[in-house]
Amino acid sequence: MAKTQYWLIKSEPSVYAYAQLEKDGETEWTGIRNFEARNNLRAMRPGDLCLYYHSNEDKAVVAVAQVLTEAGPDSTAPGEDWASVRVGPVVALSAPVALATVKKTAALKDFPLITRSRLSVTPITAAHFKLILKLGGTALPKASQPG
DNA sequence: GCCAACGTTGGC
DNA sequence: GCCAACGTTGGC
Repeated sequence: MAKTQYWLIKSEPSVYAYAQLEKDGETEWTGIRNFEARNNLRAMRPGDLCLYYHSNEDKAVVAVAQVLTEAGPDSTAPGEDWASVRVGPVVALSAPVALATVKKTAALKDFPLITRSRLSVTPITAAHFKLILKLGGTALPKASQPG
């Protein structure tokens, strides 16, 4: 089994909020129209964990989601060379970690929310992932723990 | 609603 | 292959 990778994925809550993902059980993560983000999608593997960030209205990391499938074609762009994966919910953070908090935290100064603010799918380090969970007062459910 | 950042496109 | 123009994203 490959080592778990960690990602940051962003969505506007008015478009697709984490609560919707919990309701749906899983969703196809579509609409990525940026080459770098697409390549990141294609590097995802089932079991990888994602921090789920709400842009615009919330401006906070609100939850953890999980990659369910390898990247496939984006069904919302038939015939074009884009990618999508299926993702499912893991756990909502008991305390969402606001962008302002991330900015104030020295250990997160290289977090892609700050350094690559406009990229919607970015890899993150295990250390950053764990720190966000800690700041969010949340532990992974046992079934979702890497390893 | 404004504006800065930045990826993409297209003219040369 | 460079670079200006343009469009989009997202914070404020």
